[in-house]
Parts: sequence; C-alpha cells; structure tokens
Amino acid sequence: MIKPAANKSRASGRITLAMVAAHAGVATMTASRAITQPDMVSQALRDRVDQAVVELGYVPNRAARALASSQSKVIAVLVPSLSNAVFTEVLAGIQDALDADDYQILIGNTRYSDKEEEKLIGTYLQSNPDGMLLSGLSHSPRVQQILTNSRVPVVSMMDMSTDPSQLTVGFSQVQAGYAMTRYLIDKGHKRIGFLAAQLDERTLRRAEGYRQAMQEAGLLDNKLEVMVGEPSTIALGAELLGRMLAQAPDCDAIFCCNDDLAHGAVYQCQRRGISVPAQLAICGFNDLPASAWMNPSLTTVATPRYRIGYEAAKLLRAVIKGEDPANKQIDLGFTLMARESA
Amino acid sequence: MIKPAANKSRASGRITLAMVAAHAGVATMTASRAITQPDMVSQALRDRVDQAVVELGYVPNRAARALASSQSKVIAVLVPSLSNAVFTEVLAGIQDALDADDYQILIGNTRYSDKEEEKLIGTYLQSNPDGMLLSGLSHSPRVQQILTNSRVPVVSMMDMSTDPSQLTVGFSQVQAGYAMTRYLIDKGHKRIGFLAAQLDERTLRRAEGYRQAMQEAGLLDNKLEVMVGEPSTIALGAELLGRMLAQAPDCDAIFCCNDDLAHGAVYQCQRRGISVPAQLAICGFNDLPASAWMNPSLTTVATPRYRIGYEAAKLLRAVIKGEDPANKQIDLGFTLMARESA
DNA sequence: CTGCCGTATGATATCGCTATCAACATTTCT
DNA sequence: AGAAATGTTGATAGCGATATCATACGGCAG
Repeated sequence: MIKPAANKSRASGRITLAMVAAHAGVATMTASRAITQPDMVSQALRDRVDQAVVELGYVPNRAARALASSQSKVIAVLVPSLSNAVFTEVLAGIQDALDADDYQILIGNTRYSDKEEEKLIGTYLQSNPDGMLLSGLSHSPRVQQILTNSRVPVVSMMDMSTDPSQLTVGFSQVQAGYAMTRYLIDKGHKRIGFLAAQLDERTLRRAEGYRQAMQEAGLLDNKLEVMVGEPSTIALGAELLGRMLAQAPDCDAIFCCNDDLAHGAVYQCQRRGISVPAQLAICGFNDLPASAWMNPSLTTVATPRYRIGYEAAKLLRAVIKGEDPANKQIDLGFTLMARESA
Repeated sequence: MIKPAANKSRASGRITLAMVAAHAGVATMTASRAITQPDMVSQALRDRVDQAVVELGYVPNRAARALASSQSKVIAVLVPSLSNAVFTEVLAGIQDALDADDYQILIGNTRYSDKEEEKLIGTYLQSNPDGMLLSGLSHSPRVQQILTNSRVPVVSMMDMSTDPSQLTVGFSQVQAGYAMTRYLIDKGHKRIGFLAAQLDERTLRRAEGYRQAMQEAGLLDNKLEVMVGEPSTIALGAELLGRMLAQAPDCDAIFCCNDDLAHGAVYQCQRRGISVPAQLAICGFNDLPASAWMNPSLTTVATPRYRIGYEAAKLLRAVIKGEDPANKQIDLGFTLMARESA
C-alpha cells in the first residue's frame, strides 16, 4: 500500500511535502490538504500523512506557501519605539489577539521618523502582508500613496481619526490633554506649565487639548510651554523642569506630556527641595507602572494601550477575512488617575 | 527600442519582474540582475530596468525570492519579554547592527516559557531563517534537537556558556551576582537578603553568585532568600520587601535580582518609614534609566544590553557569511554602579 | 584571417507549495 | 432504478523569482 519514499535528492536537504506524500503513499495534494484542511481528507489518509510528517520531521516552507496561495499570513506592525513601554504593551495586545491564528507578526520600529517608516513599509510590502497595523494617523504623502497602491488593509492605532472611512482604534489625545488640564484648573491652579518632548503627533494633540482648556479659562500663556524635540527620558524631564522654572518662576503646576518626563520632574523637585504637590503640582500621561508606586504617587492619565493593540488586531483580522465592520472607529477612552502629585 | 509591457493580466494585480523586464525590453533574468547584481549588467540596460521599476512601481516578492534562492534573508530573534527594558535594548542593538543588510528581523516573545519558545522556533523555522538569536543558554531538549536538525546558525545572548563550541555573547551572570554581594559584604553588611522573581535562568545564576559569596563569608542563611516565580514588577518588589522583613527582621541589606523589584522595595520602604540606606541598604540589577534618578539613587549592576544585541548580531552575520569567528564567546562584562541606596 | 577567451545577455528549469478542475466513489432524491 | 448531489482523491499548472547553462559578441594572440 505504501509506496517507497521519494528519493529525488534535492540540493537542499530539506524534507518537502512531496516526500511526505510519497512516504504516506498519497498524492502531494492530498498531503497538503491533510495538513491545512484536515476535514477534507478521510481519517485513514490523514493519519498516514500525519505519521509521515512526524517520521520525516517535515517543516512546511512558508515562502512556497505564500507564493502558491498569495496569502502571506504575515501582519506587519509599525511602532515608533520599542523602548517606550506604551508600545510594548500595544504589541502584547496584538500578539494575544492574533495568537492562535498562525499569523506571523513583523514588528518594525520607526524610531519616530517618517523616513524610517517609509523605508520599513517598503520593506514589509515585499513580504506581501495580509494587513498592517500602524501607529498614528498622519503619514507622509508617499507612504499614503504606497499604502493605497498596495491595497493592504490598514488599521491605525492610538488616536481617533476624523476620516470616517479610516479604520482606527485608540482614544482622543486632544480630549485627554484637555481633561488633564481641566483637572488642574479645577484644583485651582492658575499658572499651569506644559512640558513636552519628542513632539510626535500624539504629543502635539495633547498640547492642543492643553491649550484649548487654558484658552477657555483665560490662562493661556506661551511662557508656560516648554517643548523640545529630543526623545523623552527621565533625565530630560529633570532638565526641562529646571528650564520651566527659569522661564516661568510663578508656575504652580506642570502637565508633562508623558510619565517619563513627569518622573524626572518629580525626582528633580525632590533634589531641589521643592515639595510636590504643596509647592508644585506635577502630573504625567500614560500611567506607567512606576507612577502608582513612586512617592509621591503620580497623577496621570491611564491609557488603554493593551486593549488598543488587542482590538486593533481583532479589527484587522476581521477586515482581512473580508468582513465589513460596523464600527470602523473604536474609541477606548482614557481614565484620569488622581493621585498624590497633583 | 522598448517593447510594449507584458499584459498577462495575472489574477494578482501585482507587478512582477517579468512585467518590468518586458517594459524595459530585456529578459527577465537581466532585470533580475540589474536589481540584485547591478555590476553584471551594462550601464544602458541597467538604466532602462531602473526606469521601468520606477514607472511600474515594482516591489520584489520576497517569498518568490526566498523560494528560488533558498536564502530567506530572515533572522529570527527570541526574547523572553518585550515589556522588560533589558530586552528591548538588546533588540535595539540587533537592529542597529543589521540595519543596512536588508535582513528581515522576526521578533518572538517567549514570555519566559519553554513551551512558547518551542512553538515559536517551530513557526520561525518555517520561514527558513538564515540565522537565529536566542536569549539564554538552556533550552529544552526538543528545542536543541530541532535546532541541530535545522542546521540554522544560532547565537546565544545574555550569559556565558561553558561549551566552547556554542556561539555566545553576554556576561557572566554568576560573577555579576557574586560581585554585587561582595560589595555589600565589604560594606560591612552581615544579613544580606536576596529577593528574586520570575526565576528564569539568569536570575538563578545571579542567585548562585549570591550564595557563593555568602558561603565564602560564612553568612549564608536560607531565611535570607525570598524567591517567587511570578513575573517581576514594581508592585511585586513592594510586596516581597514585606515578606523579607517578616521572614528575616534583622536583615540589613537586600540584593534584588533586578531593578524593578528594587524600585518597588525602595518605594515600599519610604511608605513604611524605613530609611534607605541607613536602616536598610537596597540594590538592584540592570541599571534601568530610573535607577540613577530616583531618590535615593539605586546601587545596581549596569549590564551591556545594547552591546550584547549589537555584537551578537554581528557575530551571527559573520557566521552566516561562512566565516569561522576566532572568538566564539564574547564576554562584555558588567559594571557595578555604587549609588546612594547601598 | 582563424580561433580562443572573457563578458554581457538570454532561455530554461526549477524552488515547494496550493488552486483548480477532472475523475471516481458514494449517497441521496425523485 | 436512474439522475443528481456530495465527498474524496489525484494530475496538472502555475505563483514570481533565481541558478545554471547556453549563446552572442568584440578583442586579441598567433
């Protein structure tokens, strides 16, 4: 019943599906089905194929599969940073959502650079991905064109879009910035500084929310803004606190555009003997793990990063399957965490 | 001179190399060479091909390339965690080292699980990677066998191996654990606790170093060890500090197996009114960014994570090219950062 | 002028798998 | 019972690139 194994000794020592099929005494196509669509093959043959797979140690060749089926089973994910905990949690959500689906996730780090993003998208397109997850809404015109031409489904993460056709999962950065500023205003602060670094699109949106709230309260003053393009770090937060106090000595509260800066600012206050929040209130953005534990604990905005990744991946998967999702824009909101520092 | 473009309207709307070649009026093979080995093609034809590539917006198909050349240009990287800053810095080093080489990096997160690792390696082997970068030395027997069978070059990162044939880049975790413990002993501490979580192989090696030093000084006492398997977090550090003090109230110093735990322990001391280092010295491991800035600043061991990634990737690249590296074991050492907390 | 050689170009045969349709066996329906 | 529907299996033809070998050509030695 069982034919002898194929012995075309190919150059590559690799075990191929054809060898498995020969070993099991079935056609290659049947072996293929036994592996990828077991329901379509009779129990008896399926068992023989399965056994042959084990005996020969067969490992399918993804490249061949992709080529023949024009389905890469690859999803490309672009994040602006891997050292930022925000995005690693987004990635965790994505991985969990895609876990069982046998998707290969291609993680790209754009380092907050449009050029890098363009380069990465170009590279990833060579892998013919079934879908892409991008961070942010704004991309260079060339990127937009490349994406349109490629017809790859794309879901944008982290912020809400005004374009209703764009698939988006996130929360409104503007509203979050507004909410935090309002909180400080309601606490009675008048001279509220805004400390920002990196100046990526999310930061700029938060700044927008800040200005909106300050404007409404008649408190807007550009002396209260310290914004620099360097990457956001604790060390920079410490430094920028100094710059802020030099620029606006009467400042009574500081809204840092993220927790790293806020941590640095708090530590620096401690070193200078400035008491937080008595003399200066400080708050951050993102609610990193340390924020709840440090002393004083940090008032900040908790953002649903894990869920953003999770829901974005689920949405993308649905679109890849050809479904037309009822909800193209998923707003996951945010939570203001009032703690000791403000 | 230029023939009309090919118009075999393939099912996939994709622009193929054949179309580019037709558009440029050359053979497919010539177009292929013009793109991948430009030196082998005359200036004139090369220009025509380049132009056709741009005009048609040609994107090479990586799967086809991999299949035909049996070179995937993929390097798989396995790390136990993405939320741990240590490994994201390793990744940064890898990316920088491999930047120009047109390698595709497949990042896998094993979540500190042997099973996950096995699964990921199985998946990644389907992509026929040119090489692999693994974290740690110890892998399940099955993984070892799979790797041996696949004949994929592997470089192990993070620790030093005793097997001289194994390609390794890292530093001795045992020595680092020993050094930190000695430091505390030399400072006059007698009851030095060891706080550990996660209990992955690196943590266990550090524990080994700790015990060795304590043994030598005649200070070893298992009441001084608190080790749990849960993931390492700031919150857990805070909790375990309590457990340590309950278990060994006379403890006068604590060596935390990583900075997260140490941060939690320090914060918890502050809440309990225990002064660090006067009443209790605390030190960590890894030197995360916050450690230098928090108050008190944290005594810890700085580890060359970025360089580990960088050198490991360079070593792997050399091996892939067929070179036989003189130095198969690269020890990048570590640095004890003496700060305020101990 | 013949013939050999190195270089640029092209034709063809795979790489390993799946899509597709044909062939046949087995039910189910009228 | 005969036709139609259903379910399995197999043969064949690509998917889009590169490896390999063959061919054409100009240059140079003899």
